[in-house]
Amino acid sequence: MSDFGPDDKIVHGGPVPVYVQIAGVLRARIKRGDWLPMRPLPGEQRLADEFGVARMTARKAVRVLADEGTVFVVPQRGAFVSAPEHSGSGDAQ
Amino acid sequence: MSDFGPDDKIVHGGPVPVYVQIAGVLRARIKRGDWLPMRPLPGEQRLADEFGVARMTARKAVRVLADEGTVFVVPQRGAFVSAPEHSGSGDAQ
DNA sequence: CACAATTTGTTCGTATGTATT
DNA sequence: TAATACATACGAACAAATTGT
Repeated sequence: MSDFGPDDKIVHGGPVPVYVQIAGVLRARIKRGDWLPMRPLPGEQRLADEFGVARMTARKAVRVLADEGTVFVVPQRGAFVSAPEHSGSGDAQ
Repeated sequence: MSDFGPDDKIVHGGPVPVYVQIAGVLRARIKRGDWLPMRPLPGEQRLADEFGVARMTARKAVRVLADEGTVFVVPQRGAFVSAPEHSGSGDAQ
């Protein structure tokens, strides 16, 4: 259970690489608040199982999020949701 | 850094295949003693990153060295520099 | 201290599809 | 047609560190 939404289907062989699609799903989940900041995402193997892909493909998806700063990876610990941005522009209190 | 020397530029689209060029660079490095016998070379992906090529291209370069006996590959471990030849008859060059 | 489970890191092996030469 | 080269994707295996029992 608690797979992922019906709109989170992963399409193989399409124009968008699987690992990019998975990164998108995870990004949306994070924004939705599925994992609070400083909380670890499921491990690479668990993500692989959930999405029905190889571990290295799930790993690549996590790396996309890490490269864009959405998460940070701690070896032997997991991938953690980064602290929220300071709300870019002005101070807005 | 510690890329490769200034004479180790890889030329794409030239008469010499990229994987052959890379094999040549690695061969020279081995003779230079960059990796001692029984020591592993960088992995295929690391070589690919260093030379700016796809992993399969770096892999093909390593295979050239393996086919000529310069290195031997151990699955899931790496490519190792072969023990030096007994220098033919036994005396110095 | 020992042991198992979990998790990231890294490696080679293989296959497919696409594009270029 | 064939060789080259890249990107993607899966598989298998081992290492090292952490965590829990």
